[in-house]
Amino acid sequence: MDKQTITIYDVAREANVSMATVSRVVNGNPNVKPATRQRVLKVIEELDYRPNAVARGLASKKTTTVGVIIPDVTNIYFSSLARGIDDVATMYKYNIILANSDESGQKEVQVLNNLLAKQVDGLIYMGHTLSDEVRAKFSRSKTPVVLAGTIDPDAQVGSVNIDYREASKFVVDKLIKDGNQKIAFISGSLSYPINSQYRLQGYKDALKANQLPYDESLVFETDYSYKAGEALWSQLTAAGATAAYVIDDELAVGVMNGMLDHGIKVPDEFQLITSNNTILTDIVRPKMTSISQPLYDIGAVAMRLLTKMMNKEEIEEKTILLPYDMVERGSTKG
Amino acid sequence: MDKQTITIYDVAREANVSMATVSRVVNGNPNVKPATRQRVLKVIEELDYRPNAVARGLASKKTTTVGVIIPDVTNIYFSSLARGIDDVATMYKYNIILANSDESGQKEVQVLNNLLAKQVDGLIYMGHTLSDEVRAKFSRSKTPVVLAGTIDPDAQVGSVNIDYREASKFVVDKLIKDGNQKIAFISGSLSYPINSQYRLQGYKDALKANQLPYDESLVFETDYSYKAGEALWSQLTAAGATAAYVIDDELAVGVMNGMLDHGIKVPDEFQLITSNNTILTDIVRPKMTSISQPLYDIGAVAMRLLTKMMNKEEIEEKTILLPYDMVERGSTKG
DNA sequence: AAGTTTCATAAAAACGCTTGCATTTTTGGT
DNA sequence: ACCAAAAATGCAAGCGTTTTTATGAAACTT
Repeated sequence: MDKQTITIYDVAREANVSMATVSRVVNGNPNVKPATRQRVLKVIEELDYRPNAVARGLASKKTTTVGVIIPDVTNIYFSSLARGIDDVATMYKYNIILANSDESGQKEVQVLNNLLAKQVDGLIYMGHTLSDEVRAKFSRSKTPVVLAGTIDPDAQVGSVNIDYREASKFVVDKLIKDGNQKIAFISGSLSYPINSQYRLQGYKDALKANQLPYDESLVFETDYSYKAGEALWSQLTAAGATAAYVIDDELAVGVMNGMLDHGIKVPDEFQLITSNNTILTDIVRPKMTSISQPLYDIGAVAMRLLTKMMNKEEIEEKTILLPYDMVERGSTKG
Repeated sequence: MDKQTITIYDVAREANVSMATVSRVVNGNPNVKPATRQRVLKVIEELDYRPNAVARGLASKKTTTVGVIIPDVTNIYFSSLARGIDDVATMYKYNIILANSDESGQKEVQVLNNLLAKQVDGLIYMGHTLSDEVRAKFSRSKTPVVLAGTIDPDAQVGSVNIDYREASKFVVDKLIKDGNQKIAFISGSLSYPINSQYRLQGYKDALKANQLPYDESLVFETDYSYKAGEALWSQLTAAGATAAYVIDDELAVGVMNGMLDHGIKVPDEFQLITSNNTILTDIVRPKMTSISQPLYDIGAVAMRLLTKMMNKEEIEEKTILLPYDMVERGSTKG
């Protein structure tokens, strides 16, 4: 049907110029006489020439492709970030290679090697934690890296987040102001710094600010799943908790439904604030009060930061904190 | 820190062999004396050599990368497919370039050109419809294409789906058997063949099989959003519908919540079956009865089919239908 | 022992483009 | 008109692989 391989050489021949000139017009180099440019463009059109990005990448050492490491695309939190990333990438003429890591260190390393072999111009990493091995690879490689929605305690690479500690303090504070004394902290693994060093600290900050004791039996470490949340109701009631701050929406829905299914009224007998303001918060009844994180923007800003790095522009601040907010819905009162 | 660029040539020099031999060991070509292979592998290890995939791509005309066109990653339906795609891709050593299209014809064409320029070895397309322009590009290009969860009436390229018509008939039939006479069909745009030619037909099939009249005022064409569903309650009650078959989960949740918020009891006064069995169906109260599509598998099988095509293997059947099922939950009775 | 095969390896030509440098053409000042 | 400076273009050397072809060495044949 078509033999396809129209090369820059074919265009050059037809247009009676050298490959170099064709290359210049394709790349928008201004040093081409307008008349010549027209002629070349016409031939390109006629021949339906499309530059081979692989050859271009080899010659220029730029692939206009960035690698994106994501724990799981089906997770709304991360896919929202990914959407922001892709939109900005497209805006700046980059493509993204998306790779699921399942948060597995081994898979991450493998994926990373792969991405570097493909000569991506930059990397965006998402995950709850950053293993030492991955971190080491990052600092050893000269490929720019930005973390999106992910904390690097060392702040070696770029990152975009909200102030998790402050946000946590803020919502727990609200729960206290609303009259709760025993507030559960429900999170994923506390081995993730983002949970233990930021959110849990924020929780403690709020307790302290209100002269409430920190009670370890109110801290629940589980995994980010609906089922896990659903199962928590008995422990919560046993601990005497009248409210909870949950750090993942799916988990939060599980907790809430678990309570409701066992006759505990929300928000009358139990109040709850979650963290990501995904569509889930709006879909359940009662609707859930949540911290609202600018997920799309975190992704978008991360990608924007990365473009600057890839472009070797001056970066004023590579650790970016975006503003957050809280939206009150039916799972809290007042 | 590191000058990074260890090339095959460096390895060859250190190991005292030619580049060709290094290439052979890297690519697992058997024509290498074991002793030589060991020596080369050792040097590769020492130098931490990593083959440059771009150069490899240029020389071999294979990029081990496939393009994936997706309407929107944040949509659980599509991200589930994408997850299946990526897992199988990884299994076969491919990477995926993920590009959001927003179902916009213009964006799709642009993305497609981009992907082809990047010399992807294959393409997976997802979307509700296939524009003529895109279809034309597919058939003109020699790059293999598979549609995932997407219908091509011409069946020119590979595709993986469930039998939407049959599934629709099946659930509407159940609704009728449960005593409903006036069943609404709530879908996205009927300009999409998947809706008009398959699901709506299945709906009609069921009516006919049960000697019920087809009433156009029970067909609701809207967009796939929660809000759109929420707004539908008044029209539904006005039309006298006592049940609905909804073709998107988010839309269905909207419909159900809209009903509930206006005092209509589900399932007592209104029953509802949705189509994708995503987590939403399990999270709402009452839980929603749904067709269960093997979303992950559709993506996985699509990718597997694509690997065969890229490998020029014999394909027995390129239009694949996967089995579906129905899971009964609280939004229907009995 | 000479002639065939096979194996293992090397040499070098692609692959399709970018880019620094050299060269030619155009422009503008006088 | 003439020359220097500026603009436009061409040349050719990469970029880091794969792959074809050629060659040398080892292993059989008879």
